[in-house]
Amino acid sequence: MGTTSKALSLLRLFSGSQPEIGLTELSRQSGMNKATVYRLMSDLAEYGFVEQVGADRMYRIGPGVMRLAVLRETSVPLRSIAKEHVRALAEEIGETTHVSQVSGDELSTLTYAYSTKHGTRVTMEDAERLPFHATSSGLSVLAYSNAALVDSILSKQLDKRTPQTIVDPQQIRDELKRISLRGYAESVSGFEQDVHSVAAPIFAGGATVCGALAIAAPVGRVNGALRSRMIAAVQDRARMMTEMMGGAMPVSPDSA
Amino acid sequence: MGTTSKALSLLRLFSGSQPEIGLTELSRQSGMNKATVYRLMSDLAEYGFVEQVGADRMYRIGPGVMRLAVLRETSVPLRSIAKEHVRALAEEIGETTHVSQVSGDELSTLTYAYSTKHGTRVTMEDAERLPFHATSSGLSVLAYSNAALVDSILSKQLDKRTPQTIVDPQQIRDELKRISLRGYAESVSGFEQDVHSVAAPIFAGGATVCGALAIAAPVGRVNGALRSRMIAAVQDRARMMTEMMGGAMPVSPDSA
DNA sequence: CCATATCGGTTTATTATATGAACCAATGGT
DNA sequence: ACCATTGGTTCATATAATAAACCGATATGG
Repeated sequence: MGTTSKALSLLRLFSGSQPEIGLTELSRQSGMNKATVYRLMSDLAEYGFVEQVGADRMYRIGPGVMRLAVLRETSVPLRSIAKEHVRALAEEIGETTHVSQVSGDELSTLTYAYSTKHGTRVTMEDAERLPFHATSSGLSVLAYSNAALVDSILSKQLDKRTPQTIVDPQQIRDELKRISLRGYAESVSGFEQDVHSVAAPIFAGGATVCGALAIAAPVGRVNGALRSRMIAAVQDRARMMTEMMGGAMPVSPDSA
Repeated sequence: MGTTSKALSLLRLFSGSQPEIGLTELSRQSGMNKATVYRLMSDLAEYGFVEQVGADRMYRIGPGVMRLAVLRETSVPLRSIAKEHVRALAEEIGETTHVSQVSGDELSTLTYAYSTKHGTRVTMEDAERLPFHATSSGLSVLAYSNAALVDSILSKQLDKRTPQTIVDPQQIRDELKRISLRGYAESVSGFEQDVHSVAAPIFAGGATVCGALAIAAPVGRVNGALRSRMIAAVQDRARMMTEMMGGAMPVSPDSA
């Protein structure tokens, strides 16, 4: 593994539930030597990718990434487009909505919105990494991804998040076929217990999937009528977002 | 120079005016060997920090930075706070406003807003790097930065952007004193010809400067009355932003 | 239409750089 | 007062980065 990869992999350890990490902890979680981690983090800090904060010198993501993020958004404004639609869709349906983004073999939450219509709702975590096989977002993305990514994801051991999570590769492949035919994915308690979600893919230039739009509701609230509305709305909105991204649905939907 | 630093320095080459760069061009601009750049960019691409696009395989900032940016914003929501205030302030004053952010020894534009009140206005570039010595934002930040940063910035050769740009280190140090006493910085045609700007610092936790709020107007429009309003408003808003950031003005304003 | 320049990418011997065990000093809990 | 843990540092060793030359493809221009 190259030195650069090691440095970048350290950034992967930061998450919404773990936004600040100490040197020793980074060393532990990465499996790298403490001295190595120290030097790599120093390099990252020099460029503003991380910063040290507080008396205990914990590391957290630094201001430098914001400049790059602004730059990214000017060429690929997925997040700003997502923010609008996610808000409107949450109000329209009265349930939690979110947009996630593909980055290599990772899928992470970009933005989300809650509805105040009900007292209970599905809650989200910032910048959470979503498993492809266990979420409707992940499945909808996979259904329109190239074979290399699908193989890569399905060749690893798939985490059985709940008793309902489908972990059999062949079963998932069959499901991907169905998803690409009907245009949306669905997951009932596959990721979190009692969460029913539907999702549709979003495409960017060159007809490549760049993410997914999803609606997530408590299982008990999803009756036939709501389910129909969710499916129609999520597909409609995703189509609008694709348009705004200057993207297009691939002509041959499967394995683009 | 370490390998990690080399990789990260490549990301610095991307900017609003140069959002996509080819392999050879990266090699040229960085002064590094083409093979080295290739490997480094491959590493960066693997982690989603850059991606290759189009038939000519140009590189641009990738989706991976967005996840980190979302994470950063949850702990330090400078950009989301800035967006609100920048909008309101632009309407209140009727001129262009922007917030920039400190990252190490760099200052870059985070967000900005235009006013439609006048036909002419100061225009901004996304994620632009601002020189500390030639902008009101930079000076206001420097006035509240630690001596190490000030020395580091002023020890380099200062670019004379316009005939009005002040490049004498001692003259700048004197100005920084004045700025920290009165609480705002001012620049008339120091960065761009015909641009008159005022700026005030924004502080985060621990009374450290994290950026600056600025108003920029065409020189000809800034009469005594407007200037007074700009100065009062920019300080007032910056104070509000500091509060929302959970920050505070340092007790001893100079060289914190 | 051929010659040439430039592009992204690859190879391989050489060399510079990253590594990690051991070691500090400081802090905090028992 | 002690032990455990923290962030940080050192330096001989070993591994990983480097750069010149090369390749095939595409574009340019006389």
